[in-house]
Amino acid sequence: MSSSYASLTSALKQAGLRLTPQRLAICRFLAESREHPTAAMIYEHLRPEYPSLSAMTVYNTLKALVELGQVNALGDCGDDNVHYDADTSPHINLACISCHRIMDLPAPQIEALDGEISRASGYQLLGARLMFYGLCPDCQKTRVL
Amino acid sequence: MSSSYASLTSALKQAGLRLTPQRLAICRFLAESREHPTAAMIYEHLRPEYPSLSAMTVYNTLKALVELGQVNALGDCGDDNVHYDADTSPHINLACISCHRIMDLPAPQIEALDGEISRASGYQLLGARLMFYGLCPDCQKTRVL
DNA sequence: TATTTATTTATATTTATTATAAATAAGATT
DNA sequence: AATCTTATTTATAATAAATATAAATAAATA
Repeated sequence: MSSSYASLTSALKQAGLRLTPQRLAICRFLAESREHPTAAMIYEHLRPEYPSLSAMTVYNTLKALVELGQVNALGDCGDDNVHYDADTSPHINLACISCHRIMDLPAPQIEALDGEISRASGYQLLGARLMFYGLCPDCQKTRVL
Repeated sequence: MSSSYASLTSALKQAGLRLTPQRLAICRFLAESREHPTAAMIYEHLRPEYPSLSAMTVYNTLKALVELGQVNALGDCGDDNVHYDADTSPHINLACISCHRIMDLPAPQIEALDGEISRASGYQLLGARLMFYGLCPDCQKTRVL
């Protein structure tokens, strides 16, 4: 379950940032897409609608959303790109090493794990990334390798 | 528990790669250090001993070890650097967001999780990265922020 | 020892991201 | 509404990690 468009935009507003058309479009795409897009994907997707859009604006907006805790940057997806995930609730990311699709899985076990980890380590836990890698059902059929 | 020096070097040898002094030194450092070093850290650490060492050799050796499954590249450690982990057995990485130390934790729960995930998703699972973020015991005391 | 092949090194190149500064747009003030 | 102030966007330049290339070196083989 992704952060909604409303929660992304209201977080920007509460931080004193203006809700410009560019920022709103980036939020809309993040909230609606289930693709864990990269900065480049967001830029290319929005360019037809906003021909003057600059990549810098995409980077800036993503950085703001990450700092506000509304979006996670995933750096370990198996390709070499940073993907953005508007779902900041505890869950598992499953990346296909062949087609590089990323899907989300609920993981109620995480809460229990969290407790065990902080007890065992003394760390005060603030977040997690649970990335699993494998072949998705489609690529298991298609791929010979 | 890290891959031993012996397993790193024998994996290189079995792959038909020569055990040069540079490669052996990189393996030794990976096996002995518990610091999850970056390529730059390895390079700087070995330079006094190997003044002619080139960064390219470090990158090449790490790439070979990663491709042989002897070392994991961790791209999501909270700083913006790729850290290398010679422990490829299933475990949890715990990164301190203040001092950027990374520690390992055993996680016998992972095997069960693995089964649940492949059943729920249809993915054929091949690996995982379990990164948790927080404040280590030292930084909880030290930091005011 | 000469020859072949792998490896290392030095250098150049690439590419994602960040920094900078001018241009633009929005909000506030009068 | 017009002006002033500030934020934002854009275009461009700069940065830095990683990769590619090619010459130099070292190792293995004959």
